[in-house]
Amino acid sequence: MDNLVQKLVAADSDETGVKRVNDAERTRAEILSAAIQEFGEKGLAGARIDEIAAATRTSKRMIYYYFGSKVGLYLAALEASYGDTRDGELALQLDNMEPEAALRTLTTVTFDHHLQNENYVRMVMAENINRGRYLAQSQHIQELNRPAITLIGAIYERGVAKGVFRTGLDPADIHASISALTFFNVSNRHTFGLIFNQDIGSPSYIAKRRENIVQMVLRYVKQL
Amino acid sequence: MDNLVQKLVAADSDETGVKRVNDAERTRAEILSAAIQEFGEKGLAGARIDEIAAATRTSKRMIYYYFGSKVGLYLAALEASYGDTRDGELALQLDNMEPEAALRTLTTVTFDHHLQNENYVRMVMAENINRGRYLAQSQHIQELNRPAITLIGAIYERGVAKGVFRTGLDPADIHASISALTFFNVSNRHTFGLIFNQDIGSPSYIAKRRENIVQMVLRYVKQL
DNA sequence: TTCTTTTTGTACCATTTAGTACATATTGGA
DNA sequence: TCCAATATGTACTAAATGGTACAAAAAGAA
Repeated sequence: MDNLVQKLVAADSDETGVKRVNDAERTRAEILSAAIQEFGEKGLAGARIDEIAAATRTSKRMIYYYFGSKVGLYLAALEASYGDTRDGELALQLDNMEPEAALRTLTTVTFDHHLQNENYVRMVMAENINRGRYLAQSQHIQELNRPAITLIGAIYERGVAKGVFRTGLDPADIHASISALTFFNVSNRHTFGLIFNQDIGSPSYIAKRRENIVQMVLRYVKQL
Repeated sequence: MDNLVQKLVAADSDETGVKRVNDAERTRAEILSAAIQEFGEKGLAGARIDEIAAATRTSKRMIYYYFGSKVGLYLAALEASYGDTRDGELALQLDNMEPEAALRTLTTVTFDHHLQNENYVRMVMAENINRGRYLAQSQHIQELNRPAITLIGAIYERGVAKGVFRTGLDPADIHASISALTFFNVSNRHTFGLIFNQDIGSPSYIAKRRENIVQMVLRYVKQL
């Protein structure tokens, strides 16, 4: 009964009015988007294929047609959520800034990025629960995040050359700290908020926390 | 068949040889320990009651007898894993130290604690996937972690009084940063290690990372 | 001992859910 | 226009799994 209704609605919202139109790309994309949502919400084990199917205009059959299995879909969703990070434009922008301002901007942008991409954060959490088992099977994951370190490396070198940053630091380590501080702010918001009774979502808390994280990063690298 | 074998083994390993001995406390504890392991490993949805039962000397029936439901057991396991943190002794120790040394020690201890209690870290992750839904139902969770902030607050005040720490900082914020840096180091080790090809578990990486985190915290609070 | 309460074991059930068998429609090329 | 490949829908199955019905043994009180 419900299925029939859904079908009619789908047909109605179709451009052609009645006839079905095959559109593989759109179907794939729609499935992926619903999958990221569901897997991020409940993790691999908790996610339900039927729920994902219900959130799309297509059927469970299509998920298996395009992605083969639940794990296949999970892996695709994982890669897609990593792929959202786009630091190409950012790199250009940072090159024109003083080292300290660049590092501040990078940290701020990373903080906001995590805040605005909760699904990404949650998928990464879910994958760590899986001990990285599935991410390890992905080919092109490594390239997707290496730019982040190159980016920091460039800023850091310029800062050292100008004498404003101290020497002997490891860009990968700076990256780890920025990631930790900004990731945790989203990943652990629920337990943290509960235990310390803070409204982690309020604009004032966010603004304060962001500035404190920036200070922490800057003080760590600056020449005193 | 298997069940029979198990039963015989259990009876054999019994102190009395053949007769069953009732020991509610031990049974409860054994179930809880197995539950923390299983829930930490796979999260609430991924965990299997049958697996937990198999890891104990008792049966699934007992789990339901003592904990009522899967969620009931999860909640008990969650509380138990939070309860492991014991900062009573630590507080005494820190009071006898110079503020800077105390803060260094606190950070180091926290770092090591997370490293050595992966199950705790994973249970907290799992609960954040659940958006803190279950932790919110716990009564005595709030008290369990508030000492952490009191601890930092005391150290910080002493440091400010001595003029070695700068003024205007929020102890809760310092705690958030220490937590973020040390928690992430364990929680995200798998994805992070994969993407940046680091052996996150090697003693050299751990030692380096720990010292860098300490530096980051100290530089944040110190008067320059 | 005898009786009630607490504690434990076994076999089973009802439901959920990943995955599939079977069918049909669309598309683009020969 | 006809055919093969691609794309979609529906109904079903087999297995896994949370939970329970039905018993019965231990413990302690009387």
